[in-house]
Amino acid sequence: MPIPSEHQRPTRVTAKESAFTQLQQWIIDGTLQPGEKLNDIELAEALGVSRTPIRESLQLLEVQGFVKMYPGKATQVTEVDKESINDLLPPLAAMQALSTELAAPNLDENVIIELEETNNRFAKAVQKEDYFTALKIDEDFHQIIVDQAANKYIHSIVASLQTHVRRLFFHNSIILTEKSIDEHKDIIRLLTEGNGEKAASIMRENWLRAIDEFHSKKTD
Amino acid sequence: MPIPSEHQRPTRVTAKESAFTQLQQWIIDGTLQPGEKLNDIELAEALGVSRTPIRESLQLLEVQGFVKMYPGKATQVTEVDKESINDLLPPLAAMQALSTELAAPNLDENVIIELEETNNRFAKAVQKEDYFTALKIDEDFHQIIVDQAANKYIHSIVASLQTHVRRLFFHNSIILTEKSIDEHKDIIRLLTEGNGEKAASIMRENWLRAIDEFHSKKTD
DNA sequence: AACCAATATATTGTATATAAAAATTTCATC
DNA sequence: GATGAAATTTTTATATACAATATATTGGTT
Repeated sequence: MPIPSEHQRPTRVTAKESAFTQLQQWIIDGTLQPGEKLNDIELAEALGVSRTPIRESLQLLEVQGFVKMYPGKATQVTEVDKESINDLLPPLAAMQALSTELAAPNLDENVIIELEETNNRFAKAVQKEDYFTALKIDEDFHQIIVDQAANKYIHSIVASLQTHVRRLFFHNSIILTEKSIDEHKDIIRLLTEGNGEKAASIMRENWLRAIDEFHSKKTD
Repeated sequence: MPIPSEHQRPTRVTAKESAFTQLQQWIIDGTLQPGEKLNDIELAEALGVSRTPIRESLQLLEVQGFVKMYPGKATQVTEVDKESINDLLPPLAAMQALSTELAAPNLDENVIIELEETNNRFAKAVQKEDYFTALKIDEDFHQIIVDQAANKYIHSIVASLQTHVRRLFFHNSIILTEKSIDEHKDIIRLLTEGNGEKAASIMRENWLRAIDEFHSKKTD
């Protein structure tokens, strides 16, 4: 009998986990507004759980920088400072560039194909001006490269920074331009040629350019 | 009346905070061994608090990668893989290099003096072969630069990676060589001259070199 | 003796109760 | 009416009680 390979742990989803995911989503998409005061009991009732998993989630969200807890006083959603993009993107660009360098030696044919397919889907979304979908696909594209770098520290840093980028997107409409499509193509080509250094350089530019575009589009 | 400028919140130290700090320290210094199974109740008794702050601390430690929780099963201290230095230092080097670049334009006289003094203390510790103190002072040196970069995302990323470096130090005796002293001097000089790019480059090398030194010294 | 099932035990996750602190309101005094 | 102190309310932090799940143990059957 071929044992069905579902031995990826069927770990039950805990109340804490689902509460965390939901609260994070609410903060990212603005359901929970910046500055809003968070009340344990209200949230617990809203999610149908007790205060314990709520409080545990809030503590994790504090580490991520989505809420700030003033012990004994209050817990509130952090502000969304548009200018934080200036602080957010340089480290993210550095991590993505490093990922590209590390990924370069390990890339096999299938990954290249996956990158190309993802970039095609990205191009379609941008052309349709479906920027929300485009952002998600763009994340996928970069995630493939980060995964290839096979470095758990980078992985977790990028994941954390990405959630903040996503929040800024929801609040201020980050725009992904057609230029990204070509840059992605360049990166794929350079990776295929084994030129990790140059690919990393384009990758960095790809991210840092978003800072300027974000500022030039003050049209909320 | 000049109000005494102690309006930095006198926030009371919560049980959770002290438990977290203590547990982290125990994991870093090896009191809690890699792979060791952690029991809520035991830890609670040992620290004289209830399970709640212990569990909250463990969850934060999981985010940091010091423990792994298997919901419903067990919580254990993560392993210390010597080879993880290969994964740990490249992103840390990248963040430190970026910090150097960002700090360069903002440096005033006092900070330069502080860097020089810190490096002098570092040199003394290395020469005395007091490597534990040297590591701490080395952290101070780099922290000054990270602080000058004034970027909260970088700040928190570096803080997190540094704790893992410290753990590796305790478990495998990372050695800081005399070469670091000179590199620090170079960095200070280049920063004084306003050459942030070159300073960042030396900074990166300073960190990446530690990988080789770590490997060459297999003598536990 | 080996294996399996059923029970017991231990350990975790969640809910609730209690304690401590801060914010707010009330009331008295100037 | 304004100010300040005391008391009340609200909210947070911690402890404990309860429930659910996994592990260990026991005992029976082959």
